[in-house]
Amino acid sequence: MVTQDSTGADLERSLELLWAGRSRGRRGPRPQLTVAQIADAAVRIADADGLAALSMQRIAAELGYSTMAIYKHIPSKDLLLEVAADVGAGRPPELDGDFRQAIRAWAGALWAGFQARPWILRVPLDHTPLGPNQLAWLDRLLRPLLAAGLAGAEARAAALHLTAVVRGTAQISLDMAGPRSDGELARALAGVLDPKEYPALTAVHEAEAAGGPGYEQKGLPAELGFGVDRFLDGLEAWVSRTSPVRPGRAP
Amino acid sequence: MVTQDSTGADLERSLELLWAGRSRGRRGPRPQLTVAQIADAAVRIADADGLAALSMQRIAAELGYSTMAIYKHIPSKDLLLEVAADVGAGRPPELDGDFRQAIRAWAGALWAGFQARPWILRVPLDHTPLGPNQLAWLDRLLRPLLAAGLAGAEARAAALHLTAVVRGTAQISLDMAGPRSDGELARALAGVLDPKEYPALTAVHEAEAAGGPGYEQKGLPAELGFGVDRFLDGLEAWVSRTSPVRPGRAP
DNA sequence: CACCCGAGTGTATGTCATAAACAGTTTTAG
DNA sequence: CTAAAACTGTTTATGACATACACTCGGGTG
Repeated sequence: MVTQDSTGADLERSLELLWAGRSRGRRGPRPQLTVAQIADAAVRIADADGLAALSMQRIAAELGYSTMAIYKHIPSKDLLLEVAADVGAGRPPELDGDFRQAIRAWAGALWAGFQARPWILRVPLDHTPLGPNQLAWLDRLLRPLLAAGLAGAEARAAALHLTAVVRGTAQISLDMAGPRSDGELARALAGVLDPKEYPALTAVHEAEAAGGPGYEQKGLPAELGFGVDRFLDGLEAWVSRTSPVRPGRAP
Repeated sequence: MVTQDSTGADLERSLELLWAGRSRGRRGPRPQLTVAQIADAAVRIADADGLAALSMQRIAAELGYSTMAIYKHIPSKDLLLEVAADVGAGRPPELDGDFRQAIRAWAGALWAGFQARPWILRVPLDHTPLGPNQLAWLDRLLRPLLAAGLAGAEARAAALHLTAVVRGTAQISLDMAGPRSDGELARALAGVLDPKEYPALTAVHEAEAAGGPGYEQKGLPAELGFGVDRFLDGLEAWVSRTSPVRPGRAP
């Protein structure tokens, strides 16, 4: 398995697989296995037992084929993970409401997706996502951004920003909701944290322990909500600063 | 190797290792190997040949010990990766200048760090970082946020947001700078993208191809800069909205 | 001085991704 | 209509890897 530092010249192979319009009219026996079956099995296994349990042998067993049969359909495990991640992402939600509502709904849905399938966060990313589902998520996010009046490059940057925030926050926070409570972590850290060296951290921890205000709100988890809202504030201000004539929704 | 879905009960073990104040006065022979040596070797290997090349055997060989000697100092590869990631992160930069400058400098430094050691992005995160270096980065970021007048929970959320953005953006964009130009990707995608299904994406791609304005600026890469600036706009607006009396820097 | 804890070693096990050689099947070129 | 070519699935094999286990020996502690 490579899983790391791929040269990335296999872009075309990735695309081919992800957009599986199998060219019909091959020669040999008609395949019984399909990429879709394999991907579904992979998702099922990862859902059930986590990414660590996702081996080629396990997939083959799940489907009742020999291990190597998988390789007749997918050239490497890296590619398989890419496909599984795309399938696992599912279709993006329909967004409605105004700019803010739409984007907050998008972020909330993505967050929920990561919560439902945390293994997707472990799939190593070695290029920008290319699968139909992941691109659909991106497209859905770009719509309100463009409609709000952002230029192409700005919308692209904003979309990257939002994707990165949700993904990164999920990566850091997801299992925090696990066994240990947030407080336990704080207590464990308190033992080693030198206030002279980490003054700001100590201050924040103390405030937290004292039960600070806390930023709660509808729809988005607290860790995400504040940041996303500030970002949206900034975006709106930018739009009204650079194009005072608010363009309407596309016809 | 687990590398995935850890139960996370080993929090204390992580802390012990990361903050390596070895308890003196043991019995047997004094250890020759130390955790620091092991971590340094790991970083050296990852720097040279990537995370995929980082095996216990390789580390042992690098240090001239048997493979199993490593396990006398570190209980598992997962923990080793955690330690290596912390060591690899290095010390955060000193920040000066005003709020904006400081935070942009922080983001730029972190970005540069990921560029210098892309393997850190591949180390699976299974809890919030706990090592002295990673916490130092966090502390350095919290300082200007607190100084600007954010409350504890807000500062924490903003810091998480910024960390996530830089990390996530790096993850998606880093190798984009690799072999294929951005344009090649666009061309490859154009072949499969149905404008009916991905209207916004298509529009953005076209604008990009036409050579839109592009958001360039000093210090931060284009992918990051726009988003970070909008976020900072939003933060500043929030601060002046919620506490009109701008608090000065701590004495 | 005897004891034992703990460092470092060698060997062993089970899992994994994947290469290579092979067998049966269907399509197509002659 | 036939034979080769192309393709699917299987079997077997290889080399890496993380890590358990049983050991040897050194040096503080009783």
